[in-house]
Amino acid sequence: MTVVLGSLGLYHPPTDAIELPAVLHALSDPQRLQILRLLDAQKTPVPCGSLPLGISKSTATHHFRVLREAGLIEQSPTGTSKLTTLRRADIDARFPGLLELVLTSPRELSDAASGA
Amino acid sequence: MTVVLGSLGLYHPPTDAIELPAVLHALSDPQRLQILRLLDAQKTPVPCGSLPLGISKSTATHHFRVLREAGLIEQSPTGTSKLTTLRRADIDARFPGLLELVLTSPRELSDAASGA
DNA sequence: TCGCTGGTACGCTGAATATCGTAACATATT
DNA sequence: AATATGTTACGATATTCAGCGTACCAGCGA
Repeated sequence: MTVVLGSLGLYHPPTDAIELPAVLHALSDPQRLQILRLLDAQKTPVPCGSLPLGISKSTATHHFRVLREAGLIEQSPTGTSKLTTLRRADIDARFPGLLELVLTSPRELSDAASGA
Repeated sequence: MTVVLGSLGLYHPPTDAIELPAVLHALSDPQRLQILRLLDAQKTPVPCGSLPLGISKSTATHHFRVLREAGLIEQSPTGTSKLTTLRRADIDARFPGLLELVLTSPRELSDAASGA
C-alpha cells in the first residue's frame, strides 16, 4: 500500500483558529524568523527550497511545516514545487501589529555580534 | 549601560540586550502568558507564590526564571519573598506594542488550560 | 535559638524538537 | 519510460524543556 504523501493534506488553520502560543513558538526560532524575513523581503510566492538557508532540506521542510501549521505561511502546491507566501493579512487580522513588529525588530544576531 | 536590576545573583538582561527569540519563547508558554496577565492585572509588585497558578513551587520558580532571564519581569528580593513586576517600560522600549498585543490578544489559552 | 515561610537548587522523567541522511513520491520534460 | 527537480516521509539522535519531589537556604518572628 502506497502511502499518500501530503499533497492533499496540507493543514492550514483558518484565520480565527490561529493561536497565539503556537504563533509565538513558531516565531521563537531564529531560523524560522529568518525564513519569515526572507519571505517578507521577497514579497513573491517562492518555492520552499529557493531561500538561502544554511540547513538541510528535511530541516527546512520541518520549519516550513511548523510555520504553516501555526498559520504564518501558506503553501500551495504548484507543479513540482510549493509556492510559499506569508499570511500577512490573516496574521494582521488576528494579532494586529505582531508581524510588523517581529519582522522589523532589532536583529538579535547583529546585536549579539556587536559584543553585548 | 550595564544595568543590573535586582541584587546579586539574579540575572536581569539590560534593556538593550533583551532579545526577540528569547522573549517570544518565554511568551509561547500558556502558563507564562498567564503569569504575565496576572502580573499585569495586579499592577503591583507581588511575591512569586501569591499568584493563583496550578503548578508546583519548583515549576513556578522555573517559569519565573525564564521570564526574568528573557527580560520580561523583574524580581527584587525583599525580606523572605521576591517582589515581581512586569518590565513594561523596558519591553515597550525594545519591542513597542508587543506586550500590549500579547496581553490583550484572544484568550484561546483558557480552552487549553481548562483541559490540562 | 528554634521554628516557620517563601523561594531556590538539584535530580529526575517524559515529551517535544531541531537536526540530519536516506528513501520515496509527484510532476514536468525528454 | 526514463529522468530530473522539488518536496515530503521515515528513522535516528541529541538537546531542550515543562513538570514534579525533595532537600536546602534565607529571613522573620517567637
